[in-house]
Amino acid sequence: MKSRVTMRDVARDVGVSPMTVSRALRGDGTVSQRTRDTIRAAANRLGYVYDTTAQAFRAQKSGFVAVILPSLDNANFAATHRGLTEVLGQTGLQILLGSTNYSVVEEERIVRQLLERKPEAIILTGGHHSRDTRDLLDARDIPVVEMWDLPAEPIGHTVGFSNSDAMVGVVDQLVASGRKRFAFLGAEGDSDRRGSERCRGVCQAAERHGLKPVDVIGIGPAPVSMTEGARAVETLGARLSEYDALICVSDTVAFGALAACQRRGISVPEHLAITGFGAFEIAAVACPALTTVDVFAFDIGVAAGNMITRILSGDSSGTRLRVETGYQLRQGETS
Amino acid sequence: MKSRVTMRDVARDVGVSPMTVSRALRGDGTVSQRTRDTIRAAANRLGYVYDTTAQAFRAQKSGFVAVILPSLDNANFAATHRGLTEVLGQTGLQILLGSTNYSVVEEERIVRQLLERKPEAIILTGGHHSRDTRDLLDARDIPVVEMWDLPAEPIGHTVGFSNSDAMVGVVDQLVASGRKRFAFLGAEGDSDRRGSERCRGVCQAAERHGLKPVDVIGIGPAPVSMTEGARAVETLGARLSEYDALICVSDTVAFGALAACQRRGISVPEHLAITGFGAFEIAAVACPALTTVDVFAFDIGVAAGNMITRILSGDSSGTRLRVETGYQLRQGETS
DNA sequence: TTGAAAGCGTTACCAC
DNA sequence: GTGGTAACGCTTTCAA
Repeated sequence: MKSRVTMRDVARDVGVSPMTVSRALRGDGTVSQRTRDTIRAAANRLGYVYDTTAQAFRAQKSGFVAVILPSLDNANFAATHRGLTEVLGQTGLQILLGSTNYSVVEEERIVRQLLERKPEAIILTGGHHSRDTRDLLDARDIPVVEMWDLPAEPIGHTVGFSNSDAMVGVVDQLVASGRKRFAFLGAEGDSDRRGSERCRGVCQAAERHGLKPVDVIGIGPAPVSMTEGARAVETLGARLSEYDALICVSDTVAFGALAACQRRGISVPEHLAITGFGAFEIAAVACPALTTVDVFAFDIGVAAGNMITRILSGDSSGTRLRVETGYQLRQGETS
Repeated sequence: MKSRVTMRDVARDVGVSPMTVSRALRGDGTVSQRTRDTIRAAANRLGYVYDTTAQAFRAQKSGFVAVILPSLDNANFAATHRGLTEVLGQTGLQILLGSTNYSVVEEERIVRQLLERKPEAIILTGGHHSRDTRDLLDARDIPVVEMWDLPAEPIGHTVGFSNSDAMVGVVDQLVASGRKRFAFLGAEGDSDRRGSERCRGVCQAAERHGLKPVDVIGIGPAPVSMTEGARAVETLGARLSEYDALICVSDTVAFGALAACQRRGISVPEHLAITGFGAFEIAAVACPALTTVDVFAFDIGVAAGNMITRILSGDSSGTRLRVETGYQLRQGETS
């Protein structure tokens, strides 16, 4: 039963050298058709399974790409992961996945752990990392891609969009429809950096429009989702009437807020506008449909995967690649 | 810059043998405190990174556990994955993730691919696999865990619940509140096996209650979600009045149906009851809250992880383990 | 078209 | 407490 069948066993069985087996199994053209067929048949019969560990060891190429996401309990990041899987799967690269739960400390631990597997490239989320994480990555000469952001000082390559700029359209639309008094609902503190960026974008845009400062409301430690969005509305209670728009860090938060409003009989968008972020499936399905910003989460994964493929196949000529994936306002019925 | 610092380099630097470096770095007690500190310092200074590939090769232990899920774009499976990560991370095992997109053919391809990495255990979703997949796994002597189901003929160990039984409570509750005419909304065909099981459970329970046969409505190829749930209600249109309850294969489908009803002015649960499955976050947050079945997705991951840990540490004595994780009806406002 | 030898970085095993 | 030797399964390189 044990996985003890090696190329040597197959070779012995067929009566050739292990080298020939190696070539035959990888489809090397220099092996005669006859020998190759015999070898393939013997390998199947003996239950031979190729040992990628040995191959990775010998070739000093792991075939891994490390991918680090904040969380998979988030349809946006799950979509990015799907995009990456689709592209990288085609090139025979395997994803080694880590999730940080929005903590740079955890990120460092995971980067350290994944690097021990000698990935051929590493893909991080966001542009903010611990000093040690950066040093760890700088010391290696594998390609690094940061995605979901456009950091001012990227470690290596970049695939993403400006989280602050992406909010401008939301604010513009709210202002154009006569809204004046905004609250921003997002995670407490700074651990969701992309959320903080969105918040910054909202505050600046509001200021440019000459509005009163936006009330920034921390609704819980990252990650925040529907539950926190709903609870925030409950907690605000009567104070909700101070605002005419809730700008939420994500569609899940926005939906939570929307549902809580429905529960309290606050009509959206008549009494209160609500906007989300990320173009989650729920934004389009909810009734009323959420106004949101599509940031093409799946395409970010595809673009990052393609970038890696291109770099590893050698035609990047050492330049720092940068792909802007853009964003697009999706006008819904909640604003 | 290149990752070329090996134990030999560290050894040479310190003036000991590679063997001593190996021992020192792994915290083997037989190395003197002084030597160990010197070695640790030198390793850091030289930027040494442990090579897990080499270790896996030499020890013939990869440190990997293969985990195969239908999809990560599903909060339930994402939660299971999180449970697995939490447990396995503590024991130093790394997850090698594959997603099948609900296809047994794709599953076979992925199993084959992951087995080449010589995982120490493999965790599959569901009890239905291709003949070749079973053979592949039988031929290996690594522990196999099937989760999210209780197959009649498991390959190895099991962590899960009966998808058909879990629906009985839903039907009972609907019947108790006077509902009589049911439609089941799920994926077309048989690729979502757990969905098909739920459907079977519903049909049987309805029959036991002496009701008319349940209308089984395929709303699209798996995976189905909010969009398909909403579209199904649109498509049914006037025919919707033939039913007094929509039993949905998941909460996402149920929410889509609910939202579409709200859009069409069909009041839930007055005109129509709707039930979901899985206790997704949205079930509790939505207004009205969805009646659903909690199947403890996170706990399934934890239980499977613990099972693997136990088996790999040797105290399972060759028996076939089986853990029932149960389910619980969560009465909402939609039924 | 096929084969022999060497070695990738680590550690089990046995000496000392 | 420490070191030497061999080996894990494969492929690069060179030779036939």
